[in-house]
Amino acid sequence: MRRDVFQAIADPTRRAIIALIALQAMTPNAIADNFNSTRQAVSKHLRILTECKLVKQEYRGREIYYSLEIEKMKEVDKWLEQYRKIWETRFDQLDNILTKINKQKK
Amino acid sequence: MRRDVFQAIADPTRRAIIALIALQAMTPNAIADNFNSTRQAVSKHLRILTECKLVKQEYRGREIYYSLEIEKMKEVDKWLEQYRKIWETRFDQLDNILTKINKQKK
DNA sequence: AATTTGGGAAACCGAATAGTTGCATTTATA
DNA sequence: TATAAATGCAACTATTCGGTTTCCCAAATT
Repeated sequence: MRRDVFQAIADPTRRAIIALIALQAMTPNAIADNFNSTRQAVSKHLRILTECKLVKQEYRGREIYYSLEIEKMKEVDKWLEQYRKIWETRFDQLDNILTKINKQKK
Repeated sequence: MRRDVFQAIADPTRRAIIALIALQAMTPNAIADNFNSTRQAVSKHLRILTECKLVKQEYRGREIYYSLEIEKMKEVDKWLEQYRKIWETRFDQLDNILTKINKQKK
């Protein structure tokens, strides 16, 4: 089964879960309270997030606290890096053109 | 049908297509040459990428040149922004701790 | 000890996904 | 003008996905 960060963040519910637990660790029940779907559905999402290492668990008694594994998010950032280079270059080019136009006006 | 950037980049083939056409515009046939699947399969991916505005088309005779709509990629960057803040903060905190330790040594 | 609570796992279901083959359409070429 | 090439679209298929319901187990509470 393919299980990478990109597939994990494709689902809007999972992105919402990520946003929730980014601030503080939460139990599945607490997370599920924020959604209309069942706890089991949330549990499934958590499993997917755990499998691709986007989330880590901390056992405390019978409760499990889930929190974001921020390091894994950098993978998306790393992938984006190559495209960021492109749009920055293009912005620079546009900037150069605008500078030239301004100089001509003066 | 849900059709956003996150769903678009979830598929590895689509990410490969994006990487290909980021450098220069390409026709479906030329793109398909780089994959094992059929031209039609690639065409479907291109349709999805077009629908979510990640890709733009340029008609030239009977050929269609596809190229990356780099602006749309910024949406992912924007989403990532909030998490970048988190990992930069954590890095700063770690940095502060290391600085303190170094000062204590001296 | 009996009951409640927190959470995972399995079985099932409908919809979406990614691929295929086949066909239609438009443009270029012989 | 007949044919080849470039492409999109539709129908079909197997698999995955996201959700539900049901059930089980371990930890807490009474």
